[in-house]
Amino acid sequence: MFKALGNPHRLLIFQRLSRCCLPGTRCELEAAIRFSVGELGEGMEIAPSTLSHHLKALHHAGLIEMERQGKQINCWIDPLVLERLSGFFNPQTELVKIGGCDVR
Amino acid sequence: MFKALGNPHRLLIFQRLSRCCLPGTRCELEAAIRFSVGELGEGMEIAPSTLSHHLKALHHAGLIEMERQGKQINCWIDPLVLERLSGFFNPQTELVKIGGCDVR
DNA sequence: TTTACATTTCGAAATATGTCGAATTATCGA
DNA sequence: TCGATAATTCGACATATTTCGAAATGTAAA
Repeated sequence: MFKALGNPHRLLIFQRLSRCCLPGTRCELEAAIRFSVGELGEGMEIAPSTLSHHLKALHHAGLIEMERQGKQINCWIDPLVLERLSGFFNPQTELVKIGGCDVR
Repeated sequence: MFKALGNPHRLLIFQRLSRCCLPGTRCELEAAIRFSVGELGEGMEIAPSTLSHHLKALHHAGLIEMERQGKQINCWIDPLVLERLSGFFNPQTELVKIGGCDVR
């Protein structure tokens, strides 16, 4: 996972998708924001084939989900992935979510 | 930072050093465990020069601290680095430490 | 001061990664 | 069915990374 996040383009894509639990929103899968492949590439000066390659890498690393919706393919992050990653650096920490999300 | 953690050898080194806040311990810099370069390499089948190279990469990425202590060089992780990394994946989460550590 | 130990620096070689363009696949609408 | 749009696969190339051994550096002990 860290290897996949270690590339600047892939990290940017991941960050765009990781705003899945905004304040006042429940941190649940249905609330996860989605972007099509094309939308994710906007503003990044990168060939479509390169973008596709990076998305594949993120998906294979288990960082993002992908699903075809008509002509486009939508991408999102499962909030559990964010929790796992966060927890990796904080094994002795208990999470208390704010902003209307679950408290565990 | 993620690029540095993306290599299996470097991730292992980082994990060995990241047990800095065991249950019942305060999460403070003085409590951070330290290993010499040689100790960190134990069990890893890697040449000393390669180990040194990886340590340098981790240090340059801001992930570990290094300081000479006599013949050896000691390495440790500043707990703030762990908090920053954890927070990266959880911008909407408030941390509550357990096990005798500060509560913020 | 000489020696031993711990670690780093410096090439060099093999392998992996990032990138593109061209060709291909998938879906939708005319 | 045909054309347009969205995205992927493939092959090629330039660049970066990982790794090692040999030589150098820094420190302490004999």
